[in-house]
Amino acid sequence: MPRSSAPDRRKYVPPLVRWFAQAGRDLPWRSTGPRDPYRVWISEAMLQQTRVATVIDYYGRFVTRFPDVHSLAKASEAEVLQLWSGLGYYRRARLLHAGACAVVERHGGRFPATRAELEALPGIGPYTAGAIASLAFDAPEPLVDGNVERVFARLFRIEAAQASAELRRRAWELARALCPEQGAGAWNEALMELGALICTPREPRCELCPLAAVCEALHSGRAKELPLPRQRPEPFAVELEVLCARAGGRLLFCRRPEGGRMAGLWELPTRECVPAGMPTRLYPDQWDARLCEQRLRCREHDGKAGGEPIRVRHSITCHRIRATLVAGELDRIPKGEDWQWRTLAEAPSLGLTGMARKFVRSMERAQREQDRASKKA
DNA sequence: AAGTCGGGGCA
DNA sequence: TGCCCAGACTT
Repeated sequence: MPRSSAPDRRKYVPPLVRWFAQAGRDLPWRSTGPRDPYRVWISEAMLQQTRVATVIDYYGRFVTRFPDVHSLAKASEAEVLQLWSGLGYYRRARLLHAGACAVVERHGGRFPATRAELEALPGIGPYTAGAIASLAFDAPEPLVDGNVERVFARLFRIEAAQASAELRRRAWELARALCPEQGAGAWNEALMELGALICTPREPRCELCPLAAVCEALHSGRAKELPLPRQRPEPFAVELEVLCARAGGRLLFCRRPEGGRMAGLWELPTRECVPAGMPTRLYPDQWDARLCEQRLRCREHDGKAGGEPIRVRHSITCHRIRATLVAGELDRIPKGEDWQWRTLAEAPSLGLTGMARKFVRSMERAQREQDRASKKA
């Protein structure tokens, strides 16, 4: 393995940090003074695999409700999940809550400043530990995320696929070699900002790049080709039926079980339409037993104008889902902590899955259309 | 080392 | 529509 000699920091750090001071975005979790490690942590947890534009509103609501680590530690997991509803990767929210409790218990509510202590906390891995240490404490700790991988793949012409073990390993080596003793936080943030604004996945804006002069991919005409595309498994199709059970203007919701996907979030009762002989994939092929007992009478939900059924398309990691709403009449009302009746307007307070949110929006739209139609008549 | 976990926005 | 994103945890 030919080990390339360590890159010269002075070629990279000053121009990029200067560029960031002038071109960096003004985001809610950025401030000119010393950063609150708690807020750095919240923003970094939300930003895992999630875009800045999506995070901004969630971040504001979250730090308003939980302004410090103590308030978060004292909260119920259900309330944290509710604030997280729609962001996805719900384990992050549980780990965030667990992490807050750990900071209070192990460190008296003050964040540790070393990578080792940070990585020992639930939900904090190598990236987030580097982010908190460098951004909040200005410790000389490197970090590598998807942006940094891409930037380095181009700057140093690494012919490897995004998210591959090869690229990840080399990116961490480079990050350690380039990370300055002073100003590591500014350097790290500038690196990620370059990936977000200039060195973008498609159509990198090399003509605006402060590091164009030292970019090996640009000089060899490979900037657009690197990093190499990652190999992805074929997504498979899933067909679902989702139950619209109404009573007194309310709709039946059920809570997803612990331990699985979207654990603890609320959704409409769902079953998977599975061809005979095929294993079920995302959902059981029957409604919950407590609903089946009631001899459900189902028909296609004709909520939309023209008797059109309400359908929703949804994607979760490697599954392409098509879901159809069916109306069901219940003889009895299920009882228990994981069943709730809500109006459409009240539903979001439960903390819904993404698909349930789509159905709620869809039904609200259908309701408005029907109201307009009946007013006309 | 590979698999798993959501959702939204944009070319 | 396909692709990507301020990752961490489990096996």
